[in-house]
Amino acid sequence: MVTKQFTGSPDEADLRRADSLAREIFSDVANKWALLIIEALGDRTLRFGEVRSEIEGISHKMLTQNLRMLERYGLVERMVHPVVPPRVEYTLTEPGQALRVTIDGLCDWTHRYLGHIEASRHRFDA
Amino acid sequence: MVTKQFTGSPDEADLRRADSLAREIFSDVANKWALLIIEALGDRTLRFGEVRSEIEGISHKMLTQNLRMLERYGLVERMVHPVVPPRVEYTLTEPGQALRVTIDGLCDWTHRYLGHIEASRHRFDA
DNA sequence: CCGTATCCAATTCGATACTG
DNA sequence: CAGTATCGAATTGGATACGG
Repeated sequence: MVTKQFTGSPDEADLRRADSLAREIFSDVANKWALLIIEALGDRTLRFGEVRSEIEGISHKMLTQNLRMLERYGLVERMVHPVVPPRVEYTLTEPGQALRVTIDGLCDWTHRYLGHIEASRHRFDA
Repeated sequence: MVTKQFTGSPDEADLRRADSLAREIFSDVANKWALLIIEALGDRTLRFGEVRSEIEGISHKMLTQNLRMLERYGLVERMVHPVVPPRVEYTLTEPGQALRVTIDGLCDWTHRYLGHIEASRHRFDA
């Protein structure tokens, strides 16, 4: 009871926790490499090197880092085949697929407004 | 004809240009501050300071920088009222609104899978 | 082939100060 | 109030090397 007057009701505290968590997740996921990886995977199962060659310009380090993050978040599943040379495959999980749908929307948007944006940038720079 | 064997057909060249442009736009837009600003604006018209207080943790510099970029891309409109003290208002344009719809999807996704993700992270860290 | 670690250059970002 | 510029601190990210 004493603490309530300082921390607010439990409900409010829960909401604040959920909000800051949502914000944290949003911030991690809303970065170009993570989104491009999700998009590259699509509904396929790809090896590390295959993902890499699907995404122009991504470095080994960025790919590992983001794949690890996505695995940690449960958005991609990592399967290690105990062979030599190593074969490691990545697939989207169900949450990952759900995210992919929204990224598809973002990609569609990009292509749809390509012209608008290019023109606007040109105007702005004048 | 001579150049074709080095550059490919004009159609292919156009596609490559469009692709790299799409990628450039995607990379600029897919950053947390830009997306949070779009989301904060929604269908409202907000002053600089209002946007700032809607987005916890954004610095003056980041806000200006991203607002400028979004204006350049034609996603937000900037209205300057010639009064003192200055009053500058920002609104989403039609392309900005279209983008907002897809970001709404991303936000919904975040809240929907909050629990999954939190659990998965906890498991992973063990 | 895949993953981790290290080093270091480049960029990012916040804080601050100053202008209209 | 809104915007720009500047300056370090901190983070990022690429290159490289080595290990399983």
